[in-house]
Amino acid sequence: MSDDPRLSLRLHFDSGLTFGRGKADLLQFIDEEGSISAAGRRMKMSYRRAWSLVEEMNGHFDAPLVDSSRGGAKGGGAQLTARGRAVLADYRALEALLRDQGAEALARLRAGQRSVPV
Amino acid sequence: MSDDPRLSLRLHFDSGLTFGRGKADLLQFIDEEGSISAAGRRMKMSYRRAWSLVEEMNGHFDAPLVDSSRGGAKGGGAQLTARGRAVLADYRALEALLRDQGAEALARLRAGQRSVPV
DNA sequence: GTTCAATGTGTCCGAATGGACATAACCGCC
DNA sequence: GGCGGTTATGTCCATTCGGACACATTGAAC
Repeated sequence: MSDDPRLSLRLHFDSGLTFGRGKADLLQFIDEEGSISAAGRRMKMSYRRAWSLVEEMNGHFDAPLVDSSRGGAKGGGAQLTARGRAVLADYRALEALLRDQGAEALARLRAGQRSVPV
Repeated sequence: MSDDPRLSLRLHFDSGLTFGRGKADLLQFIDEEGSISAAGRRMKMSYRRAWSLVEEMNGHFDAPLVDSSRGGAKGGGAQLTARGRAVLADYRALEALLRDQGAEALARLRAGQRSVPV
């Protein structure tokens, strides 16, 4: 997961989808945990909200990013699809691009920014 | 101004400032028009809102991005400070970085995205 | 067939957001 | 001294967003 708490990147697509660190981390946690609710807990987010975000993401693509199933030994679960992993990887790549090649511009942008705004 | 309507970049700083295309365009229009209200009109935004955004930006830095004055022949006006121009330039540079070096990742992210989400 | 943990869904409410108006203050110019 | 266009600021309201609960559904394991 992106480990720079100082900045996050949000992309606004013309489909209406906005994709930022929240959804990216959620996808990653779902991948790691195999569960929407576990991912939500890690993000201190209600299951309701986590599920809504997943639904929103799935609805914006012609193939779902997350596959889920109910019932069974562990109650159910969720996994990233290949598309889901691809989307996550591309977002992380853009984040890294900014962090690395945009480091100077970002440093200048942060310089002189009040920690507690007026 | 950024001319790709399909995507916009929003940065979230830990100061609480969020800076995206709206504020960037606003700064640029103020620079070009010499007036907050003219810039707001160009963005089909009320003066109230344009002014609020300027105030928010100014409050997040230890030096203002926009200088303004009341009264006079033309009623008053506003100009970008050196800091304002620097901030705008750095944001544009990051936008360009994404557009150019992130083109492939962005293209993949857009691929398969429904124009009208479910 | 009961249990269990997770998915799936509905509803309600407070907070935040943004748009719409309204009004005051300013000051060079005529 | 009045005019005009701009900055500056307050208030109100509809919409949106998110958090908090509540509850039904699923299916393997026991």
